[in-house]
Amino acid sequence: MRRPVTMADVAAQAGVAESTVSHVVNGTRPVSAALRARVLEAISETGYSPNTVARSLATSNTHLIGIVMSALTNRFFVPVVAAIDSAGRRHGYSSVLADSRDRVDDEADAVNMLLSRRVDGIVLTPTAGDRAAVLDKLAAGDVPTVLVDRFADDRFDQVGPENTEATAYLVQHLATLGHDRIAFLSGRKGLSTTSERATGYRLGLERAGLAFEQDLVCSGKSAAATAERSVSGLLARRNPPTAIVSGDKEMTIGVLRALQRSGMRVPDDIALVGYDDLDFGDVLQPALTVMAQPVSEIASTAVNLLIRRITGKAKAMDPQRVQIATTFIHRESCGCALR
Amino acid sequence: MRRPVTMADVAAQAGVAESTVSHVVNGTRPVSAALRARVLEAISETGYSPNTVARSLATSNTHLIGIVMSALTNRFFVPVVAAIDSAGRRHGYSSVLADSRDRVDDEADAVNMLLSRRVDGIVLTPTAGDRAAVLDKLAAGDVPTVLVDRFADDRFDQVGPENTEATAYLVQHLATLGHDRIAFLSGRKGLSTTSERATGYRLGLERAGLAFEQDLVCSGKSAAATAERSVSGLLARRNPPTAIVSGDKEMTIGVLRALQRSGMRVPDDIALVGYDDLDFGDVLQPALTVMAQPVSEIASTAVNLLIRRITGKAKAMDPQRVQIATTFIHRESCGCALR
DNA sequence: ATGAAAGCGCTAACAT
DNA sequence: ATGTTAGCGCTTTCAT
Repeated sequence: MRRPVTMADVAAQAGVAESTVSHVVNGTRPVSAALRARVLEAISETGYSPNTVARSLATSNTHLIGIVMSALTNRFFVPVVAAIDSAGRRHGYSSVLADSRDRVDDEADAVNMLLSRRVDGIVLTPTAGDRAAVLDKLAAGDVPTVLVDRFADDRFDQVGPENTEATAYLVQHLATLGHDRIAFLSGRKGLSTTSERATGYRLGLERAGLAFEQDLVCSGKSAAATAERSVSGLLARRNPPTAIVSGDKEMTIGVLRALQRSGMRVPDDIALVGYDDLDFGDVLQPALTVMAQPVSEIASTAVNLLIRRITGKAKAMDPQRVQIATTFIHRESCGCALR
Repeated sequence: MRRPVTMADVAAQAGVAESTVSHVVNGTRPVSAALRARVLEAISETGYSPNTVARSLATSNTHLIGIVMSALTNRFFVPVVAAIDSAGRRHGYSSVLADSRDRVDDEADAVNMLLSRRVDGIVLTPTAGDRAAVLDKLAAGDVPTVLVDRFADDRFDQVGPENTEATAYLVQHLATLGHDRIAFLSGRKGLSTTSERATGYRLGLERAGLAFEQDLVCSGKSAAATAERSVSGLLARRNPPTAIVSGDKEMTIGVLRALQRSGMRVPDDIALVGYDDLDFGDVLQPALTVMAQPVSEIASTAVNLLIRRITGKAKAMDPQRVQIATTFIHRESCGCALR
């Protein structure tokens, strides 16, 4: 375990002061060409690699952005990581990951870990539970934080998809095709995405002149298995719906399974549209008509906002609430081709 | 920007030495019940949060594991993160990500960044290019590193899926059904997964008593679009294959698209099996018969191996090469139901 | 059982 | 333009 090369080693080798080495490494003050050359040579001779930990301790910034969300299930996880990496190529940021597993206590642990690691900023997707404690702590501290996907607290910058109009549009689309028994598969309680999409469903019905019927709404809890069960129940009723609007992609999978098991054909027997695009929604038979959210755009918007806060360019700015528009992808499962 | 609470603050508040605070926080030496109580009280009164950066500088370990792979495309990214997080709950590790974008120069940057951040270990999926320089540097240094997915260098611990027998099995399965013109869609050049699966293809043919024909092999470069084009070309030939073995899931998507465009039905007109399961391979019509690799198991095996190296429990151990068995998922696209 | 003090490798005043 | 030096907040020997 040979001792790593330090800045002092480089300074000695080049015959200059440690601070001179620091300044050529960081470009923080003018250094004569002669010395700079000696230093650079010493650096490459010794194979010196700056110790970021020491630098962080001295400067009290880590250039680390913490990500708190469920790694396994949150669709923003990968794009957020990619956005930070991309920003990192410009500003030197990297990401530290802390899995919240979508549970309040794990979320709290995650945040504490990141705070302890002195990250410069945090990107967080709030869990559904009562996470007031975590958010309070974050709001009271001075680590810039941006909330992604779910709108939960106006003390923070928040970026998410537009839900209400998007869902209303799906409903109206089905209504235009003559459907009057349109079911809605709702997500997990306590998430803004869930409530906003539910609102959109009612709004769409209203605009289409259709009455809201409670028994056409069922909860899939944002999970494929639950959705499958709910929809099976729905189909078994005396008066089943003629169309379904699924609240997110996990649940859409569940719907598909339920439909296949019951032998119903989409869109012939029942129409299906959903919020969220599947990775390969086009190879399904029929191809799915969906409202797609631009995950990458949401992620990079959030990260850019965060970095502006971190670098102080947006110090005094009020917390932002940004909704990103979705895209309607018109394929076959709505049944339009049949008309 | 109030100054964060330090250990010195806690010590002052509790009226003890800083070292005492340190020892109660870390449990590194006995402290009398009386003092411990005072310290604990001071900690909660002040809201003290240990500064991991300072601790890292003092102990020269960061409890950080670096991940180098393409965040966007590598299927091990998420399970590796999850595995590290899970290990973290036991040993305090977190992950820092460095996106290689599957390109040699970005990979080198990524590794340097992680080294500079003094991560305790690295999980890396080697790119296809000539990355000898990076691996040499890693092998020469003393940061434990484990390679995942692709076997590229025996100086490191390596964990990946079993490719050869798995692919041979797929071929044999098709041969059993009477196919004698079985095409193979191969992945990107320069990856061990690609060459091993190609070997498996030939092995399968051989075992089935079928001759190898060069023009039944085409490259999809591990990408859906390329695969789609290749397969379209394949189908346009005077003597098209009666079955296709796809080398990975991206390419399987491409195959599906090509088949749909050409109006061919699976498995009636052509059989299709693939290496890798799709997330929702069961809702496709027909459901896909595939060889699935246990990504989570591979990821956690790699991480556990790495942590054992880091903690020194495997100091003297020779580099390990671990192949994890795949699982055959028998669904409909192979055409068995037809027989 | 507790405290004092010397680093860990860097940055950033403060000299000159 | 360059060097000297005092921290950054912790851990860990060495005393007591």
